[in-house]
Amino acid sequence: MYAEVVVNLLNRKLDRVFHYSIPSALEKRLREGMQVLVPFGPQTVDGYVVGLTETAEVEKTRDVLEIVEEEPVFSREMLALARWMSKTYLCTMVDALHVVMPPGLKLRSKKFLSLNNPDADLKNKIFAKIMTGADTELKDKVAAVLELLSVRGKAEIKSLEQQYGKKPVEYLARILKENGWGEVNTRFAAKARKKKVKQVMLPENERDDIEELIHNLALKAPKQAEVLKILASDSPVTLPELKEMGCSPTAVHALQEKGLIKIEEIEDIRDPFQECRPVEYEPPKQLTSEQAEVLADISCSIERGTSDVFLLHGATGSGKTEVYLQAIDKALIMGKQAIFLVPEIALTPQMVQRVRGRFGEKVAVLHSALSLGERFDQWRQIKEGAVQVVVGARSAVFAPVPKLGLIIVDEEHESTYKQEENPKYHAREVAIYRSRMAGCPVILGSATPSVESYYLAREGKYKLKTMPNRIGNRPMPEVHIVDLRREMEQGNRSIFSSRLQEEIAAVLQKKEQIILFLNRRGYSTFVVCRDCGFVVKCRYCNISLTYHAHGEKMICHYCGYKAKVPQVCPVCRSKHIRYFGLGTQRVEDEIKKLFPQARVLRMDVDTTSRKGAHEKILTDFAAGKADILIGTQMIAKGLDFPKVTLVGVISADTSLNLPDFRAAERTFQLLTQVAGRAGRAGAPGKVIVQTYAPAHYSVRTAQKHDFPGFYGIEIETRREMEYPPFSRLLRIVISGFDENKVIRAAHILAENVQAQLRGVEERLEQPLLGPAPAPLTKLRNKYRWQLCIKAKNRKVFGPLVDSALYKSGLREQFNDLKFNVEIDPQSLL
DNA sequence: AGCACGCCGACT
DNA sequence: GTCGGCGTGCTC
Ligand SMILES: [Zn+2]
Ligand SMILES: [Zn+2]
Repeated sequence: MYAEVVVNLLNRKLDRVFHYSIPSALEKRLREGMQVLVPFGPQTVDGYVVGLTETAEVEKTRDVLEIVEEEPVFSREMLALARWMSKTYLCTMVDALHVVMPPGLKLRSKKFLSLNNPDADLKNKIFAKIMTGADTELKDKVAAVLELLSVRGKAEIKSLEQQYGKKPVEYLARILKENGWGEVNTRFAAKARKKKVKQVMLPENERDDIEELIHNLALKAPKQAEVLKILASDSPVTLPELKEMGCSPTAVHALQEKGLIKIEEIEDIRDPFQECRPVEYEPPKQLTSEQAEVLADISCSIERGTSDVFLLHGATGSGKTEVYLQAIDKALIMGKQAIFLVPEIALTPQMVQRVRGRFGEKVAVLHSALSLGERFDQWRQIKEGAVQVVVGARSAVFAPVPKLGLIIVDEEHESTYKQEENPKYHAREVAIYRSRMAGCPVILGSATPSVESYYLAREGKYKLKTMPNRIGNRPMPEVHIVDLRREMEQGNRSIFSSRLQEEIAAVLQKKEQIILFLNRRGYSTFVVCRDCGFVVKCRYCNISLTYHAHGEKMICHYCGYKAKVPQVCPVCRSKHIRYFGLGTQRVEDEIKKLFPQARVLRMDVDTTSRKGAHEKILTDFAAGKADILIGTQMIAKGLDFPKVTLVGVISADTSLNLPDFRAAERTFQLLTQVAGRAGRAGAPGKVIVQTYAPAHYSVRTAQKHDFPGFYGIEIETRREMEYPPFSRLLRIVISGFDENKVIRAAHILAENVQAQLRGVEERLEQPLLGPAPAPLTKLRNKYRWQLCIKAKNRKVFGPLVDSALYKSGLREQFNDLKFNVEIDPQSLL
């Protein structure tokens, strides 16, 4: 028998299986999914058993050295999932395996240098040898390393190098190895470990005469008697618990010495909810007929175990959550588990509350704030079936539930479901893959479905369920559009229209709250005519050209098309055609000028970089510690703010004109979400959207809460421009310190890709965009260029990258550049 | 990736 | 002549 092993080294050339023979001692124990140590060239490395076969494809094989843990780190299903991910998302098998494994079990190696013999004799011999060679400066340092080593016998090479520098350590290591005086050993360790606790109990045979024992001890050793008394009524008890009850460790120890108590070490499962328990039970709600109808279909799929994908399009407040919760309940009744994905746990505390309120102790929440140990324990609890509902952000899609009965992807349109690092998976796709493997349905829920999902639903690939009515028929908030071109005409140069200023003043007067939105950071600027709203776009890519102050130029970040900023607007001949860019700081400054008495909170990348900063800002605002909250999209998903009666969107244009093919979609989503923030139960809120493009379909349809209307127009632009869902995209970002090199590599790569594309069937009209400077042209001192490839089917991307980038020798030729290959990029920003 | 091997310049 | 620079090539 041979073991097929994937080694834990991150290199494309090593991304394949290696065959190892299995020594007889391991033959019975070795299984697929285990972590092993294997010899690899001159070193020992850790790896994963991905298969057991009768034949090896190579002549010579070496033995598996060691099994790291008897418990496999992935099941056959998860292995298949990893294989699928590495193929689909163009990542290495190790990268894919690492996300399906228990967190924290990835081994890290440490190298130690040791002397074979700690006596002075050997030390002197080595010292003499050092003195014969090397220059004096080096000699002193090597001698210092030797001195330390002779005292400790063994030391970690990394820390030695940190203290003395690389050279002397390497030098000494070589001398020791060459003469057999010492050696280098590698040790492997995982970051996460089981937490242990000592448990104290009475031996079985002691129960009967415990009273007598206590009585006998009471005089001479009252403390010990006390311990026994506690144990007599409640055994076993953990050592920390005993201490808390006032028992001294010496008393416990003495009892153990006498053999009157037993102490065992058991695992102490870390409990992240310790602080916030219990949650009040929230009983199921009566469903509306709309909800009941949807639930009936989903329940049917759960019962029959069919892997249907439901796209649940429900307006804000239409009661999607209750449908989710009752569907989960169905799965639990079937003896199965459910996975519930949310975009970001930190921003959806009320959703987590509701799930826990319904299912209580059966819920595990995978929070990014969990410690590694907590996550490790949660993972194993889930694996053992001790937990029935798993709530978490994208990585929770890998929760190893034993019997998957349902997956919910809430706010399925959110781009946070796409991981930006390897493996660059989309949690929605992984969810669907898992549902097929397990035979269970998936619910994709959103008030503003992604164009891709909605398209697939219309094509009949997903089951479309619509819940257009809000519970209790609450009216949708009124959305007012303010035409910024008119403001310009009327001589208002402030970033706030007179309408918005009036409304802000009125709300402040009433002591209610205001949220002002600005999308993203204003790093991307575009050129707009202040009189007619015309925005300069690329004629090839249909995205806004990005303004560069450098030489009054505009550039398309998809294809590289360049143009000069026009002197007059090509549509209305106005001279007021200028770039536009806006940051939250600027909004705050203007607010302070206009309303000096208002208390303002700002929430953006700058103010939320510290951990837990968002939560603080949001809770402060909810507690009424400020009148106005200024922020980016982040707030849109956040908590409910009942006192907010006015929401202002400073400029829909910053979102609308992001140089990205999803700009219109993102804008529609943003405006809809924002509208959902305004007003609660009693008072319907007001939403004011300022824009230079009041007639744009994203703005118009969002105002009327008309998703189908938006979709109908958007899908046609996508079709025309061959953007998803009519194509799949692949983006390659090339970055490096040498700009010329980056540009050269980008152009060669583009040529190679072009050549490869000629062989692709079902070619699109314009399958290659670029090379062009990336929207963030220089990031951390590295120059960035990108190209974007479109194809009907993403299967072509794997072989294409393989030929154009690797087999062509380009990757080797430019080995100091970074080539970031991203399939299905969520945006090309 | 990480380690060995190997082939050249600048020191004893 | 030796030391040590890092280009090249391989790992079941
Ligand atoms: Zn104009
Ligand atoms: Zn273009």
